[in-house]
Amino acid sequence: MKLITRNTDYALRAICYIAKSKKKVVSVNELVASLKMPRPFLRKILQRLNREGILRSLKGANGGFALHTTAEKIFLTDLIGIFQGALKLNECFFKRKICPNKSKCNLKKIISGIEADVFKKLKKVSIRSLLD
Amino acid sequence: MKLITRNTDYALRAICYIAKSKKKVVSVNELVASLKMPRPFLRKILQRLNREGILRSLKGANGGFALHTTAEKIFLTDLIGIFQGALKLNECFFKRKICPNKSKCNLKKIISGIEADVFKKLKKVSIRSLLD
DNA sequence: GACAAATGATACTATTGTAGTATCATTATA
DNA sequence: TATAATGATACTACAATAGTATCATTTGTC
Repeated sequence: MKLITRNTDYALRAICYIAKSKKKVVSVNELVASLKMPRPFLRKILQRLNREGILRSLKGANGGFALHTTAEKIFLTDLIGIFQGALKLNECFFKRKICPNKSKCNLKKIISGIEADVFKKLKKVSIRSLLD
Repeated sequence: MKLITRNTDYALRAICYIAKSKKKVVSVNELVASLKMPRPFLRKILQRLNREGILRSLKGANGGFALHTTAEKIFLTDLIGIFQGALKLNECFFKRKICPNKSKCNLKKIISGIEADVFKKLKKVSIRSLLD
């Protein structure tokens, strides 16, 4: 079970690279060369990050991607939210059927507690904090 | 993302049912009737639990499944281990390639920390503790 | 001993989510 | 106007989860 999928991981690395780069705008070419990720896959990820307001893109020659905000303001939870959906560890498999426990299901309580905890920790992780 | 898959969830409920039952040995028929799970799927799960030493089975007429040990000694982490493999939240996608960070990868540290935490909490959850 | 009621073993299919590719349209710069 | 970039979108590939189907084996009861 992975807490972070490849989508999110690649996004993370790309954003870190851009944040560290002296040039504000970085092209996919440069990212692919440096980070060794599959080009079309990375492109898809970056386009998504642009749509979601994490990056901004510049088209045309000398174009590329830049941070839309600062590294302090981008959090791991943002990326997870975009690529993996809201963090939910506690989906009940008996949704539609009669789950006699429902509100007082011990298991649900336990897992919800864990979820809240995990979320709290991930929420603290900004891109900035990953840059060294 | 699910912390617990359906396998594990069904196993949990079946074991709880057996633990609560006055009869020590419970047949699949009874479990299916009470828990509304797909019969062949549940059968597969129970057979696995037998092989893994969580349950013991009795073949033939009046046969069925019983706890192999007590409810105090079966933990959620056991079931997760069986059906989902060892809990690992921190797989690095750059294993085979040159991950320049390796040992000092911030992200890895953070996720390993979370993993240890989650594991600690899950380890405390016994079947007994879920019975009310 | 025959039959019925149970599990054991095993191989197969279905569904879903993740990972990745391919292609054509659009934009900006030189 | 050519070229170097991204935008949009539709498609394929792979792996994990979820589930089915079937035949073999064991055991209790008449």
